Amino acid sequence: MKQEVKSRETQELIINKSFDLFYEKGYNATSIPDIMKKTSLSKGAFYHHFKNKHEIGKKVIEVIIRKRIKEGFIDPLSDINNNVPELLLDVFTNRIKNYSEREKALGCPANNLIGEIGYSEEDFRIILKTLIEEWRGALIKTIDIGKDRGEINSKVNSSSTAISLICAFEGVRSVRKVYDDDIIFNEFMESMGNFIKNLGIQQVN
Amino acid sequence: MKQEVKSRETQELIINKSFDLFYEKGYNATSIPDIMKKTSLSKGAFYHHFKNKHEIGKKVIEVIIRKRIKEGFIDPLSDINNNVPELLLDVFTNRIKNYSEREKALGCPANNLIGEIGYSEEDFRIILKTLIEEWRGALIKTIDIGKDRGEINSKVNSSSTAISLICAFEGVRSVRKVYDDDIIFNEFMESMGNFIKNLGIQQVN
DNA sequence: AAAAATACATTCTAAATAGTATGTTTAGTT
DNA sequence: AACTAAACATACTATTTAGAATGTATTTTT
Repeated sequence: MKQEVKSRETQELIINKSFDLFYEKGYNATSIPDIMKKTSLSKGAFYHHFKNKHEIGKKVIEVIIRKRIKEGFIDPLSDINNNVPELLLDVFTNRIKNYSEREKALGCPANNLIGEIGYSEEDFRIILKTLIEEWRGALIKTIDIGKDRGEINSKVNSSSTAISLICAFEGVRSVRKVYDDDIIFNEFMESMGNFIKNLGIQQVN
Repeated sequence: MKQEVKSRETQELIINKSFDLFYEKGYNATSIPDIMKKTSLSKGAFYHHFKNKHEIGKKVIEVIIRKRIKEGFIDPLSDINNNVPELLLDVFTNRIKNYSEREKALGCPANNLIGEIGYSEEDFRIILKTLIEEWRGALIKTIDIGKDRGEINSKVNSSSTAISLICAFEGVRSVRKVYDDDIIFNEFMESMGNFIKNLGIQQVN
């Protein structure tokens, strides 16, 4: 019973340190010795708990990155006391202001992985797709609630709007990485703010 | 005189093959032997013309990626016979349809690099920033022309709109990578199409 | 208390990789 | 024709890396 706890703790340690390094240096640039140096454990410990680097890559996405998306972007949508455009505005623009310098400089972990692995690691791609689909589903639900309440124009396509919000957000976090200041975020927020506000008023078809 | 030509041709060959591999497998996952296998030349040839991998990374961005952005996204903006919203619509949505399967699956080379290198390779970051700034500048010019002509609402902030267009576009090319179909593009185009059309009509402030 | 399983640490191997050093051929120069 | 320098090729070194094999301490089970 005590061994089980120890084992899980070690696994979590390895997963967390892996995430940190993947986030900072990228997946390919991170070696297993790199990871184990951060845990202060030996390589034997790694290969005891995991088959190879690919397996921990999957775990990092499934556990850490999924949790981040859920807590950062899906759960906040449940605050349905708020008016829906306000809610979207908060999640997709205001929240950016609260990012740490590190998060601003390093961008979105999920998006970084997408950029890096491309077509090569099919397993990763599929897990990442699932995450995005979960996120998109939650957004569609929220936008639909907004339509029901009359806060969002009924002509708005919930699905395509959801995707656009996700894409724009991932895009700005990516572009921000090449800048060393916040101009990009501020400019983006202004324009995206208008986009979101326009969801409530008359649209062109 | 003939040697100079040969030398330049070889360098271009190495740069082109490097780009192909960086695009397909990523920068870190591509080794110099990988590159030289594609050129059918030896490793000696590589180190004769370039100092190291970092140097060819820079060259690929400065030459190939810059050219792609210029030809694909900046030059088309000069077609100012067109109405500006139409022009933007064409560059940012219609063009996506013409991408090859390979380009759809592999995403935007510049954005992939941004995702991969992050904070680590400062040199790359600075060059990429310059490219984005050139792109942004061209877009701002175009939007301003649209305003002068009354095709774009004068309340629109050219700079923030330019950034948003770039971000949204980079975002969708990134997100598309985790999907294996065109749904994402089609949905995105609908929503982004509305965003662009709305630049011409009444805005909320 | 003995045996077995678990959680690691240590050591080793084999491959991949960056980079160098030293030929050799070819083109231009004197 | 003799020389020089550029454009490579070949061969080598040194390092990093994944991963396996083996050893050992600590629990858990019997």
